[in-house]
Amino acid sequence: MNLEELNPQQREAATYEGRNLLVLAGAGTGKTRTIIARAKYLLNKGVRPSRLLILSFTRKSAREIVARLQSSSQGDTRALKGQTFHSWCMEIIEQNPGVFNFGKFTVIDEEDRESAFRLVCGRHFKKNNFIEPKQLAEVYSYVVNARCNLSTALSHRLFNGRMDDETKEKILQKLPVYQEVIKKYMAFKAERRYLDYDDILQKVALGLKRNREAADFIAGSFDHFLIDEMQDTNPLQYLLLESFWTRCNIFCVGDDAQSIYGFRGADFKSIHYFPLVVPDSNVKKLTINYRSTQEILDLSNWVLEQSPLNYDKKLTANRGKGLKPVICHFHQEWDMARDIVMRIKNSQGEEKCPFKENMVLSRSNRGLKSVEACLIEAQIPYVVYGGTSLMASAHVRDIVSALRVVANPRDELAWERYLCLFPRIGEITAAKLIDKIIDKETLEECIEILEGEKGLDPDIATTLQNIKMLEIEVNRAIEAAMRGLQKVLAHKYKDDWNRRRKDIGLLEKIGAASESLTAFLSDYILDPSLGTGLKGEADPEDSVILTTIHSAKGLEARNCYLVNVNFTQYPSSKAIANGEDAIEEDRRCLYVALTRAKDKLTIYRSHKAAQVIDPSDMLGFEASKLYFLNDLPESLYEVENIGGSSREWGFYRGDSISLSDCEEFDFS
DNA sequence: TTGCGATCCATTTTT
DNA sequence: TGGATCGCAA
Repeated sequence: MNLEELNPQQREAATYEGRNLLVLAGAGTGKTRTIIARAKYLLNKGVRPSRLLILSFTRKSAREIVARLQSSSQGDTRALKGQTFHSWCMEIIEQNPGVFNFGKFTVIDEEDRESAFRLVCGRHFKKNNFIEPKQLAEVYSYVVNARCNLSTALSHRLFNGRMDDETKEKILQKLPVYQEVIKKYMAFKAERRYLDYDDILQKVALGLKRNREAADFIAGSFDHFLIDEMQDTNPLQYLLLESFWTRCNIFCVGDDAQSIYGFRGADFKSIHYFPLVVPDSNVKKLTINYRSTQEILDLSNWVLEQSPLNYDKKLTANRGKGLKPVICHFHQEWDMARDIVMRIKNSQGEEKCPFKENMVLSRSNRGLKSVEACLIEAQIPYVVYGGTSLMASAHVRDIVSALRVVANPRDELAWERYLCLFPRIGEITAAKLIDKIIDKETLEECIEILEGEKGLDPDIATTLQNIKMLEIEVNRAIEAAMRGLQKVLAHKYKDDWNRRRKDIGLLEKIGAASESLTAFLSDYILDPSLGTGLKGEADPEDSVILTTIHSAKGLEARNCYLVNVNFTQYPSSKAIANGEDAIEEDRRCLYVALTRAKDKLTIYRSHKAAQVIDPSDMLGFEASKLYFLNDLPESLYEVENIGGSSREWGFYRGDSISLSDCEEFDFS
């Protein structure tokens, strides 16, 4: 891509000569293109590849930018880096032991964090205090990411952001318990040398703020930052960047209308403050859409216009006219899934459209399940982005827990999971055993103690020993863990085991590529998406794409299928309960989904949702009133009814739905 | 006191 | 599909 191929707006951004720049780029206006052009422009100007850092929020997009950049530029670009905030900070910690001397530490993921909270809460905690460990973890994470105090976080996560006197009173009551548990959790992390996801960013951000020389030194190895999806940056990440925008140049690209990470502390408004917060900075806009036809943009624009907020976005299609979006009404999810598969098959025939130009988008992972099943049935290759990854599934975590114990015998959370796999060992017995071994220096000492315990399954010790012997060959170590745990896992997962065990083979393949057990473990913790998309009959070259909307940012496809656009989900009843901010985030979610389509957009909407309305259920009632597609002008779309459904859509707005009206629907 | 199986329940989104 | 919960068994 050369500068001549850019439009004037893009070119102006890519060749910006000032220090810091924010590019406000609407959906499909060539965001990635501009980042790549910027990178090439800088490289041509003589900036060394190693002094350029590309930051994104997901590994996928970071990798993609780098791949596109490398394939389109001549010269040695191997030193180019594309990283996530997390992997980058991890590297900073590892490469600067003088600044961050944590010694040997273990990174824990979200699930481990919850287990840790459960552990420090103690067994009867929940009964006495009515707090879920999950909630604790979320509130804590919000404090760190949004850089706010505990009361604010509680107000946000528990009371829909309210701060009236009554709410204040309630928060005040809860405060001591939260404070106590969070303190314990932090002590636990320090004692066991754990870092959670948020710590990785926080330690670096604070460390650099406090230590000028360290900041000078680390910032000294970069000249230019290129940051994608800036609208998703939260206060913690801003703090981190603060140490760099005075020392390096930062070039950020984002779109406030696509900010959908509020739950992680990102505030879509923060991007508006960019010129105020970032010194020596400027803002430029990209407004011409190259992705979609005007019909698709008309509908997307309309959705955004209905918002009480002014996003000031009206995208115009450079490509001109095309087909109107289709809204499909269905009764059963199954009909929807079959319809999607049918359309995909048709697209192959008539339009010579490859599979990969078909993308199915869903709010939640679960919404993709039925489509996945139908694709398997039809033997169509597909990949899943987002979703429960291989590495997050229970049986894989079981195997990994054994590896973790071997890699670090002080990993209490891993010990607990591992020990509880065996019969007659539960939470309490495990805790007693852990008490005896957790202070030991080496695995051998631990094993010795376990062997000395009477009545204990000898497999507990021998399995660990076998893994230890094969430690240097990760795939064989996994194989050993598999052999040792086969019996207990087969019991634990019963008839499901034959399906699950296949995943372990996949795990071995990933392991075979790793240098060491520790490298394998930290890789997989920082990249939980590792292994996603490998399941199923995927063809790496050409597969249908199934993705959550959150994972779909930056993606596009000729044909997009948007599933379950029901009023219980857009906005979701949960968002309604959480007030306007949450509702707006859901609207942006829908907007992101709509704007992925290049040629054809098919929106699926269920009659089934109507049955949910119970006159006594105010949320259900609100949901029907707030539904984003209410009053959508008929000129903007076509309607189709599928699965033998001829019933008119729209009766959900009459509130008088009797039970008999619902009986013909699928209640499953 | 601890573990386990049956049963019911709700279920966003990511590093 | 997993989880929480409860009653029963070891």
